Amino acid sequence: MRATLSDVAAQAGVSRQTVSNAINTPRIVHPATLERVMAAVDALGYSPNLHARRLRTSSARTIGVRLEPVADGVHGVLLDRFLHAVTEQAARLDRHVLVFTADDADDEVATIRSLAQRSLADAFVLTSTDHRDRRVDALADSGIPFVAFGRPWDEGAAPHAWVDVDGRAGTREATEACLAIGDRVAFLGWPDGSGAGDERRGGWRDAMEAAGMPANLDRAVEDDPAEAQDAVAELLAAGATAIVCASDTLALGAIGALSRADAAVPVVGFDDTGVAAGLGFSSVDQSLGDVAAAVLGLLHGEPDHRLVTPRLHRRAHPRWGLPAQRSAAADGKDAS
Amino acid sequence: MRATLSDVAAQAGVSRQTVSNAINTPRIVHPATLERVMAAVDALGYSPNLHARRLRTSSARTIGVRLEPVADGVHGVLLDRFLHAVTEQAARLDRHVLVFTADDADDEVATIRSLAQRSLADAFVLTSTDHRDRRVDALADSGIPFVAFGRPWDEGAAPHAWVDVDGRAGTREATEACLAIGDRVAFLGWPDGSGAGDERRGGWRDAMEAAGMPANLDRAVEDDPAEAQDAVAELLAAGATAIVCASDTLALGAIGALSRADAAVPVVGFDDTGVAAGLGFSSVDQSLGDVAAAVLGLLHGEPDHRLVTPRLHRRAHPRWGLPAQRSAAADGKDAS
DNA sequence: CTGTTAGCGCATTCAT
DNA sequence: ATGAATGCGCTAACAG
Repeated sequence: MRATLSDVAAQAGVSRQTVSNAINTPRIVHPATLERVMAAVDALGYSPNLHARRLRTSSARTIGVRLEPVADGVHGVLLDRFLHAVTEQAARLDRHVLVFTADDADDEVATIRSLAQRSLADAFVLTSTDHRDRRVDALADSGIPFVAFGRPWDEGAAPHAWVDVDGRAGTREATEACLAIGDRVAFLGWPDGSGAGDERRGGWRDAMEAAGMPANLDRAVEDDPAEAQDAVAELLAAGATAIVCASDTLALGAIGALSRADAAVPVVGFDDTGVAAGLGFSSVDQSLGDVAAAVLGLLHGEPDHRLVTPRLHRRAHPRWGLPAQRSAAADGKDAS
Repeated sequence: MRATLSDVAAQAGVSRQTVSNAINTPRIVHPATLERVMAAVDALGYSPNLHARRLRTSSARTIGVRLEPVADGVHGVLLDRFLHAVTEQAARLDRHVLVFTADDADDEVATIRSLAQRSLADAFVLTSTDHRDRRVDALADSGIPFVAFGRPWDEGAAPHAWVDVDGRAGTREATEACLAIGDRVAFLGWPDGSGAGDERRGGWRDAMEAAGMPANLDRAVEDDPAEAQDAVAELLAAGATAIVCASDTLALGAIGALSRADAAVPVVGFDDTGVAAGLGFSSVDQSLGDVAAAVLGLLHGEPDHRLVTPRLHRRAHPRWGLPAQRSAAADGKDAS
């Protein structure tokens, strides 16, 4: 059977409480005793019974994360990566991750309440937050600790911890890279109104204006490759020298248009999904590892939200993509 | 504060143990008392403290699942969906899902051992099992309950519970559908040696032979759209009237080839990912909900492995894809 | 700095 | 069929 606190105490010739202290508050125990205790811990292969600890402390050191239904592949992959990063980094902080599903926002809130009340998870990550997100207010009211992945898009929202990716900076970098090749950099994005989409268009516009170029090659379509393909055909006809896209899905359509037109202008996507790797076009990487780190930081009390800067993942490709950078700092994560 | 067993007992005018019995073994308690107890439970909004229960019983009613690193998008999406299905169905059985990451197979085994020993999870799901999978033997030796998603591909493996998708049946159905349109159905798959890939090729061959057609339009490439594109160009030149693919990634390349060649033959992918929905080609859906159900069934002791039959998700599309079926039973899950 | 006492909430003996 | 005791393993108070 597994060793308990008492076993360690007996082995080390101290009381159970001292062992507990040695483990949880090592600084208040005498160095010599500490060493003896730790030796006993090693000798017995002791590890604390977490159920007992959780019962005693009513806390689980566990983060709850909702698994969203995988609608379109792109979004799904993104959250999957994020979850992976959160889980990996949580483990380093000796925390676990419990996942759950929910039918809609209300169900999610109800489930979170239930998990929190039973101390199965003591903190939560909200993903895919949107305008007037009901979940934020509900959780803030309940006093349940949470961090949103996604900035508060409207004023009225309760103040809360959040982390987001600076999409504007991402498309700005992409656009600047494209400007090194030709002046007429086009943008293919989504219709106005989606916060993230507007940000990404803004980054393109910023870069164009900073370069003194007119930001007039601009199309907006739904996140669908077929629509993208038609739009890009127009952009090419208008003389675009590069296409910066708001998503890899749109970039996929753009590649299709290039292929049909036998054109060879660079395309840059957004999210750096497997499609970008597979087709070999450059894409803006959301740096989900950084997002996860920021989220965990906030859950540990650092009281500020964060805007994480994405990175352009450059890919050189026979037909599409930006030329590889002269310097090093390329690749390492392309598709196998 | 939350109600405890004692509170309910007091409210119902019985002892704590009777309440415990009423909840865990209702059949051994007198119907009248049972009713009184349940009324008290409702009145107080009682729910058992799981930490206490877990401490007492040394079990967590929790399933551990490893989050694999998302290499290529396609694979990632698949496991993501599977995880979602498992989590959703586990919740219905009053079970939770704990996720974890691992660097490699050995690390995964070590982590599973640790989680199992501490009763943080009492059963595990192994995904992406391959030839001579070390994890299977290690877990079987340890006596840790687990189910593999993926059949044992070699003889030597320890006998164990598993669930897999009948890839052969999937491509067979896809091929049969294509045969309704033209005789020269080609297959684009992976090089021999991957169990799943060989199965999928086998299904195509089965269908061709059953129809009395020669199975000679066959190409094998790595799971990469660019390679696929070239191979499909050859298949088209050889007169293919349809392309059945071993993955959506290959199908993506096939679509590219069609586009360049301005051809209009149907393409069928495998996995029914977002790419298939976005581009509108038909694809074989792995029925991960059924897989999840079978996995949970096995974890509950049903002692047989299962082969889940996938379904062809037909999509009608202006340029590519099979014609929609005459009957109903189409759609409902296309990209938004 | 260390040891003693107490109890988190539950399920499992045993009695009755 | 129900009730009384016991302890799962741990940490929070206090006392020494």
